[in-house]
Amino acid sequence: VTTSREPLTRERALAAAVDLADAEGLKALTMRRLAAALGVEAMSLYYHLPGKEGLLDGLASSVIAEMEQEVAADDPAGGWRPRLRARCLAARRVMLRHPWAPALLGTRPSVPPAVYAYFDETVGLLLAGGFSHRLAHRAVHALGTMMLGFVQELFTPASAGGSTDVDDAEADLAAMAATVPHLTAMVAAEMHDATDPTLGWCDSQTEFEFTLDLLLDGLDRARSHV
Amino acid sequence: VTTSREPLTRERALAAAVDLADAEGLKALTMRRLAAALGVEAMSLYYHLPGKEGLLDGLASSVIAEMEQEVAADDPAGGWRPRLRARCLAARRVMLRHPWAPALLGTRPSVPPAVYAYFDETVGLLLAGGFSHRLAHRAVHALGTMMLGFVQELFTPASAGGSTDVDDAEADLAAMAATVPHLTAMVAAEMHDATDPTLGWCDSQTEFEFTLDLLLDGLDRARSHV
DNA sequence: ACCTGAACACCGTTCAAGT
DNA sequence: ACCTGAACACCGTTCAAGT
Repeated sequence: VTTSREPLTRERALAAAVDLADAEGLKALTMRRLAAALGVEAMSLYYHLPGKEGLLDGLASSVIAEMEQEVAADDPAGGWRPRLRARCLAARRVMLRHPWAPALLGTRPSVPPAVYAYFDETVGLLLAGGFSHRLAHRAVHALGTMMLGFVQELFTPASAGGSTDVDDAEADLAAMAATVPHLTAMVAAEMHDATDPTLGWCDSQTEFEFTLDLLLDGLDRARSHV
Repeated sequence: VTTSREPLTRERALAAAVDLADAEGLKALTMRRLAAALGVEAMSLYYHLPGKEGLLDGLASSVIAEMEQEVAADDPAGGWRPRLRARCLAARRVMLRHPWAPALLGTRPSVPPAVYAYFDETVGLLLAGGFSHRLAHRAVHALGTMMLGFVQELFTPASAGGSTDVDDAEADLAAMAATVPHLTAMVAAEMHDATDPTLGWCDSQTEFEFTLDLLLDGLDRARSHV
């Protein structure tokens, strides 16, 4: 399909993977078929990508990158609300271009780093708009599906750091602070306020009920045609 | 794992499939491994189930059936709101028991019939609570993720009837009216009101923005600590 | 009626080998 | 440095064959 003149690169492989998934769905994206589309043998892919899982991780990152671009292309002035709204609508446009993306993002075993960056910007937006760390946290959960089209617990203890050592954990946190400052501050604030640390800082049951009541409140109001 | 005395049945196979997915995830659920867990050869499964896709369809229906059961076990009095709330929380409990369920339901090529029944009850609940067909429709979209844990367009023209013939379509509608009366009435009302029929009766962009604004309204209110 | 064995096309992946 | 061929374990599925 593509000219086989220029040498294979990770970027060319990922772009072809996006095209293949767009055209024939995630199930059709196999190492062998992707290689064929690139005019190359299946085993050549392993030189540029760490196996199938690595390919899927790269694909997930590509989608987030495209979303980031789409968001930047339409970032209105006027405070947190129109900006957040535009952000969600931009994300949706990308998801409609790549219908396989929600399923892919939702089933990746570890959260692609690009997702953290995306949420960090979102949290920054909310904080600048006067949200507390607590409410920003809840907002991210409530809008999670609207923003990424999938449901998943972010920041499970396993996926956040991966290290049991306290020093390593602090090193991880320091590294996080550099790349995703708003997210780090939010995590720190929420951990500090946690009443029952055994539940983890991200008590998803509470978040679920918060979002649920937000929706029920809104529907109730709409029912009484306000 | 199970005693291989009693003969294999569709029900035993599906129950074993749920157990396997719970224990080792959806990826581990292969025809060969499921057969082994049942003390049988892989090909025996084909006598009771129409292939892998049929197995996954059955698995999806099992989850909905379990949700239906969980909902029935905790159906409080007091009007649409507490009942709908309990419904969503019950669904969540089932999803937490079967973490693979959202991904499965979200990627099934056609909507399992049990899902229609589930939504029909929900719509009945809303109508009895004084919701218009239009608002009930929007409520189902807004709460879709809370109820089933996945995002998907229901009722695409292809999945709804499958027949292009007008007579067949009307026959399908009549059959639907018998099993899912509230849903049928809602579809009929929405189709009648549709301003631009080319968009389909289910204009998901409108639904998306409705839900988004519901959430943004709620967050804005929470921000001003009401 | 219910189950099986052998066979086929396809998959991800390893490894030694090519240039 | 970059790519390949042969091989391995695994997958869904068919079909003729067993009981």
